Amino acid sequence: MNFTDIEKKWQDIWEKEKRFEVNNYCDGKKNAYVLIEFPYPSGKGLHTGHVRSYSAMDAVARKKRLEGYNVLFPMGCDAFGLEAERTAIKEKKPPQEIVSRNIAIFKEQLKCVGLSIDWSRAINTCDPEYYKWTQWLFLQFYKHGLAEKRYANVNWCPNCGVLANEEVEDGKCCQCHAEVEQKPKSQWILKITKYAERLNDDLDQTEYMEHIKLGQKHWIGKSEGVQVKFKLVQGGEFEIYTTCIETIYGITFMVLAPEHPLIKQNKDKIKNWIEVENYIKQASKKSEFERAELTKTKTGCKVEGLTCINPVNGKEVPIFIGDFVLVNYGTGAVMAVPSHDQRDFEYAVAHNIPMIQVIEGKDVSKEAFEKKDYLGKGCKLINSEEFSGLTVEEAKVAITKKLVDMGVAKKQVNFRMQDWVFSRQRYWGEPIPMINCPKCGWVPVPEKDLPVKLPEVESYEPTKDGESPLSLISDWVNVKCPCCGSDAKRETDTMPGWAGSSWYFMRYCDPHNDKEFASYDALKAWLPVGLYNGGNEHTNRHLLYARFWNKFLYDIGLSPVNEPFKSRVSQGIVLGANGVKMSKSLGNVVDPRDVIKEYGADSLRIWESFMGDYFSDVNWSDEGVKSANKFISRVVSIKDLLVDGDEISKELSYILNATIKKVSEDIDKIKFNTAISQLMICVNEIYKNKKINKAEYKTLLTLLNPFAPHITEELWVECGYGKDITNATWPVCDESKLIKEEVEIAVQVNSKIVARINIDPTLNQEDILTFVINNENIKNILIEKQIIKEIYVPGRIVNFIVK
RNA sequence: GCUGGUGUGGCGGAAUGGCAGACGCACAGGACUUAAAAUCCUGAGGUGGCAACACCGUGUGGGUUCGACUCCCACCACCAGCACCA
Repeated sequence: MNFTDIEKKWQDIWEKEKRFEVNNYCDGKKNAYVLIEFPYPSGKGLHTGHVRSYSAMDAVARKKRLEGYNVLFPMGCDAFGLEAERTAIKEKKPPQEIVSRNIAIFKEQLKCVGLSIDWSRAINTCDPEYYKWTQWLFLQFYKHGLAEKRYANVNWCPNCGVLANEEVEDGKCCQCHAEVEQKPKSQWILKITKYAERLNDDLDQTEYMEHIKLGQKHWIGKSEGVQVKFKLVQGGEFEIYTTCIETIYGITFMVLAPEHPLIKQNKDKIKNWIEVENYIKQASKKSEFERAELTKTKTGCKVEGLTCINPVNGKEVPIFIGDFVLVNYGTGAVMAVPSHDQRDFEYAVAHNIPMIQVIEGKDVSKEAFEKKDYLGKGCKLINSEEFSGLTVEEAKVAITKKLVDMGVAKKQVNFRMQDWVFSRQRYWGEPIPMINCPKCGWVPVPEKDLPVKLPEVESYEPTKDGESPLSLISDWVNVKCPCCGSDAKRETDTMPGWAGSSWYFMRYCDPHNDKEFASYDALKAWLPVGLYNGGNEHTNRHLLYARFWNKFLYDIGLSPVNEPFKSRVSQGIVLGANGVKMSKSLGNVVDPRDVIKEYGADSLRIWESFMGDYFSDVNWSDEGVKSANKFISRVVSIKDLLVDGDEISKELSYILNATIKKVSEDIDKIKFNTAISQLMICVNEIYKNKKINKAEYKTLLTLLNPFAPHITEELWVECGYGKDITNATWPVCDESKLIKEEVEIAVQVNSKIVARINIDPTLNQEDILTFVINNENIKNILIEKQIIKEIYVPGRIVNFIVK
């Protein structure tokens, strides 16, 4: 029988027997939840990169099962989103149809890999049975005051309407190339910033990979600083936020965001209002891209007629507006200290503003002496009245105290993260279940009326007026108010692509529940997810959103855990053979089905495990699959060396136990490449030994099963170990078999290798050193030399430092 | 610019501060074969040498250490992400 038949045979058996379907509780077994991000069913289909991470997590799941766990390893589809909508527009077919077509391809691709997925729990975010609960969850946010309508900017193309960020290229519409501007629009937002502190601090309760924690922290952007009130000479006041209060004596100007309310309020006092107004207009036209443009010079405009007083020394300071100050971060106003902030420095040079150095330690005539360079170095203040001479760290405390005592400042924690704009003016998303009544205002759709289903429409294209295509379906839009029965209108915005994926891992726990989004008991059985694997591109936002939803649900008593994921890892990207990302247009996409047809799923899986470090990017190579195929053939051919025996023999006990240890540890650490390498070493040793007994082969097959599930199960049955491999148990390493009677160590003199000799590693250090010194060779080398130090690294090296 | 990451043979890549290059690919030689493929065995970082061996080798330059791919400082190159964050 060839591998195609074998793999098909076992995949059919697994499906028929429902081998990988799990119950939430299984007597005598502990639960384990292994999760991998569900795919977005794009028209591209899956490529070998997906297979690498899926089969990696499959290996983890399979090993856990063999270790006796009740394992949940689910899969689904994240089906709402822009790409399906675009394809729908292009092909003039409903997105539902596009998505089902793509899902069918995905399923076929996934199935032939032989993953141990519980397909009975499969979910699909665009299924009304699923998004009913996404809508229900939105209503919970609303009812707890965490969802509200607020104005937020959208990318606005005069021809095409509202655009997603990715539809804007170089500040222009990617379709019609018109200039894109920012336009405020009333939208639903979720108040994720209410959770900023906990989303930051609770990372300590998780075991995410360090760079992922850092990514989260940077995105949340917690900073501790001081908020200070500045009085206008002309009457009124405003606040600034700073993390560098120690530089307050260095202030030579202030910069307000162009949109700052103070500017309009003082219109009559501003002498150059025309100039100011023009600047504000220009700033509002700037696209996201232009505002983020890095090389551009800092623009701004002096506000003539407005000045303020620096509260520490009573000095009068000029006021500017500049579009690099953002109205929605901090207080929308900053103090500018050109000597100690490079951005302020450049601004000061451009506008001919004086500078005052207040921290000594660097020449500030060419560039600023910034906090990253002066913090923690013991630098002292100058030009700062009574604070001169203090270190920066002392001054931070002292100046803050003075300002707080004066009643003009308070300590303030700020977050870079902003509230989550949750509205999209698009068709292909979950309708936001709200109704706008002229009498009652915004009223949630009663829970009994959920789901609010997407109506069928003729056209999916965004409208020219910036409203969702749903707004054109009048018999869908017009409803009676659930409160008062008056004529009212549905919200026509839909949710963003992130919505469905923010809680899908919970639905897997209880996927068919029609009373709740998931029962508390089911969630308690599985959460937190033990291992969560996903792409680097999702380690910031998706992970944050999912944590946010869970925390909210935890607070209202619907989730049993404060943190939903115990650990999070992200795999490297499998690049095409040419070293660039696989993409259809470059023609370097490898379809797993093609590889499987030629070499088999087991070979593909082994190769993808072996090709390199799981967390690093790797280039695809066809040659490599061949080598994996060869390795599998070698494992099969071992059958010819089989002899009787129920116990591990003396000849193979070292290598088998070493392999058990290495493979077990490496799977736990997701170091699959070295696990496979160890299995190869083991197989090589078996060939050298020229025989293997049944117990030994059984051990080898068990260790290989997570990586090559089909062939190992086939051999398992063929060798009479049982009717299938579910009766296998993961072997345990006998550490006592790893102790060797003799090992070769290197002997060094002054850290240079002079000899290699065999020693008994069980001896203590003293005996080993004596043994080495008394060796004839070593004696000759050391003759007439004075040993001043002896170093022994167990089992590796002896080093004599001599004079 | 900021953030995160990477840099080791011809190639993919291994190495709790302890014999750099495990394992594999490609390559060479041998066995089997009429022959080829497949398979099995053997070899190999570079330079020099018949050889024993010597010297040089983990992006560059310093440092710590008996000992550095590994730790510290400075720099260079490449990849990915980004929201000018006060």
